[in-house]
Amino acid sequence: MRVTRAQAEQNRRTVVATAGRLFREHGFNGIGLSDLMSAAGLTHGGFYKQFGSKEDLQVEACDTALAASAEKLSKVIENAEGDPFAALVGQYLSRAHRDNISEGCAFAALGADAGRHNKALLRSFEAGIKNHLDLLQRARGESSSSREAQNDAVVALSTMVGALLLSRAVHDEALSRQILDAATGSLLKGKRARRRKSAK
Amino acid sequence: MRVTRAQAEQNRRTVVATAGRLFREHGFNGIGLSDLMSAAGLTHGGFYKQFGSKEDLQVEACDTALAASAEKLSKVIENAEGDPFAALVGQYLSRAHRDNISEGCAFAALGADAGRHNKALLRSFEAGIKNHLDLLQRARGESSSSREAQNDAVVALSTMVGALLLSRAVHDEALSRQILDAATGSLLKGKRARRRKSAK
DNA sequence: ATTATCTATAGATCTATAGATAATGC
DNA sequence: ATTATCTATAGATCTATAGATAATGC
Repeated sequence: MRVTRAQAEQNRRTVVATAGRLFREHGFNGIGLSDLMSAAGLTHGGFYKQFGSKEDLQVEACDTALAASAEKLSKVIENAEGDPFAALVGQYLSRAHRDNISEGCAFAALGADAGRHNKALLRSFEAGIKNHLDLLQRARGESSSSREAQNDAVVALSTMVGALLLSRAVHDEALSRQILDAATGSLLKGKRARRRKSAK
Repeated sequence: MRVTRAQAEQNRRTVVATAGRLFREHGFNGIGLSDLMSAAGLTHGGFYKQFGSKEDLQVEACDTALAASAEKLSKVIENAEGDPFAALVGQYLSRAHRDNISEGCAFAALGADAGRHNKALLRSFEAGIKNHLDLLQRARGESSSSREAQNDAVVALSTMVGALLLSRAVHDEALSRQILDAATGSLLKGKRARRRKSAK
């Protein structure tokens, strides 16, 4: 029954990753520890040897999920052939992302729950938000983090999260796509306008 | 124990209104029928004489909450002294709204759960979204519902919902306000720009 | 007689814990 | 000897139902 320490650490990471997916898919209260541990290939009895409580796992799962999102977007920026910001927005507001809630943005999937649980969860989301705002500013090539640049990043993140959430909250596929596309258009148009402005 | 039919109907409405508040505050799975009925001043035994299931109540509570939100925003538009759109955005992205999740926008509070339950809930949210999009176009004084005007409304709603959600997902009050204010500024600036454009 | 609400409870599920087991790691 | 995981279970809570009760409405 006992496994090597390396395997135990791997199992722990699997539980955190599985929790990240299942929490995003079903909500924190929509999945029980028993089902969650089963999905990770373990039984629920061993849970409390690795985690203090379900809430602790929620925090750790969000930390990991948000770090993974930032990492993914970072790579999109690095590998972008043209405009990195356009590449980032295009990936975030894609149908693939909309249809993959379990591995998608935790703000859109669990953001409303951030304030409903403990303060540690709020801290995790806050750190994730700050990290994503930095990422957006980098994507826009703004090294100087002026107040205006910060505000632009805040607006971009708000529009992205809101559009993704709304695109998932409708049954009408045409409307869902309109939401994704209109938000994309607005974000890219806004950028072009600012570019022209600063080019003067 | 039995009450008049009028009282029974009133009790039913109280349950739906209480559910709307408690679902927004705790999430659909964060509050049980027993506590919910208690909060409405009843016992949980009578629940199934009035509702088919908890999911049915979720749908009815969202229908009612979204209709109430639209009604409230409609009045903000009507009573606006200056720009109706600015008044609407100002109310939506206010600290009062941020701090009053239980009576606030259901998209920001429960939108992520719309796709997690039954299709009736998705239909309720979709109808609410379409209704709110019409409202935003009216606030902007756009009687012709061109594709561009629709897209503008979609972007405005996305930014508003995303900013409200994110403003609630941070502990840092300064950042929370920056999110609300930056989104407000962007939405009002966008409108002024379009006005100048169409005035040409 | 009907019915809105109540008390009580069934059966499932949830978080958390206790103690057994079997393989690791000293 | 230690410990990662397992089986089993406690106690709370959840949705849903059954049957009693008491007031309405015919």
